[in-house]
Amino acid sequence: MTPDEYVEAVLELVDRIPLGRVMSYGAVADALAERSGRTSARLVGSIMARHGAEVGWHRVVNASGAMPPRIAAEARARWLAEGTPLRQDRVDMRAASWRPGEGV
DNA sequence: AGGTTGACCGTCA
DNA sequence: GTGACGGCCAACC
Repeated sequence: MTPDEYVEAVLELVDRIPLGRVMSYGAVADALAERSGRTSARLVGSIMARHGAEVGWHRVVNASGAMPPRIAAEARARWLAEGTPLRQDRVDMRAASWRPGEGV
């Protein structure tokens, strides 16, 4: 799987995350591990930084349910807009975590 | 070619 | 709850 194909796979998966649900960067990496042969949450983060605007980037959060300060305010607004379960200013991962295969 | 830098993560203290 | 460390892999000097 070439780097470009990996980017496509990531965007495709992120695009399938239901409204009000989220996946962590690591969960996205894990979900594609078998098909891609790599497991790098950091790589998924880089891809989202570059191509996130093309998909629902606010539905991919870090393992703590938060987002980096630069985009935290915008992300929070979007979470509120679609009813994502929150806890303080972070996503409630226990309630909002989605895994591919659920709800298909 | 080699070093640094990320929208990261699990472990350990 | 916090902070340090090592692993991760592509992009960019």
